[in-house]
Amino acid sequence: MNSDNQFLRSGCPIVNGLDIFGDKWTLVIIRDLVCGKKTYSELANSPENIPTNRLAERLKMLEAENMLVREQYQSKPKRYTYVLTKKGRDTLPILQEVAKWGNNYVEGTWTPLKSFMEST
Amino acid sequence: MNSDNQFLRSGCPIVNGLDIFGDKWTLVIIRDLVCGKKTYSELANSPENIPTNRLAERLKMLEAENMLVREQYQSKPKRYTYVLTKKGRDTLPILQEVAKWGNNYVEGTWTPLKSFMEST
DNA sequence: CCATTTACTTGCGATATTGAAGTTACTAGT
DNA sequence: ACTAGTAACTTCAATATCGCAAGTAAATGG
Repeated sequence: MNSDNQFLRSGCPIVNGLDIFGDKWTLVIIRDLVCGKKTYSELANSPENIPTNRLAERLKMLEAENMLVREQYQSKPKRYTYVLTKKGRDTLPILQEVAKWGNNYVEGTWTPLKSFMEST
Repeated sequence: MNSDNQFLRSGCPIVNGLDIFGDKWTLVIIRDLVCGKKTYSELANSPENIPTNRLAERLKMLEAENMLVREQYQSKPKRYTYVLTKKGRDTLPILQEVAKWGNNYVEGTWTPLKSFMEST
């Protein structure tokens, strides 16, 4: 399931958003990128412990969807940082609303930083 | 994976929101309920064609999470409508942000009604 | 009595996910 | 030169979840 218009589940913009990031990991990865993480190992070391094969797969998918680009930061060995494009960064309002909801309705969640909740 | 605090992936409110509705169908069902659908068959007949076993399963999960309640509307045979609680309705800002994003970034999506995008 | 409707449930092969271990390409230390 | 370590993945097997099709239960309408 992707955003290639040949195979849309429907024309609904919600459905088409979910077909890209409607799973348990993709928005977690984007959360970390928004919060300043840049490398594979930083992303792999989140408290949620994403399996590394899932991380690699989702990063490729996000790159294919133009949500992020890889930027080389050293050559021997070749290493890349993952940086969100505008398309990727523009999921921030979604993350903020999910964070508000989780904060209101799931006990035991911590309050996100103001800098995260108020950035645009 | 659920919101029972014994088994949180982490204390992150985003992660805990996603553990309830971070999949391809749950927010689609909530979208339809927000838009006025009430019965099982109305929900089953969305353009996305959710498999009926998935629909039944998600409705039970949403009820267990107190996102909706079942209300009996006839007795022979017993039939129920599904109605969102405040907890369920409060995902609307998330739906609205996802809709905005999908509208901006996925070609071929239709523009949601103002009544949907502006309701609170 | 038979067809239809609503609301599910069951079975099953296909697909996706997890967790652990392995690989590649280097760097730094002894 | 040898060994250890780190970053960034990949591979594999077991398990979980999915979508599809078909079946069931409880009525209603003709």
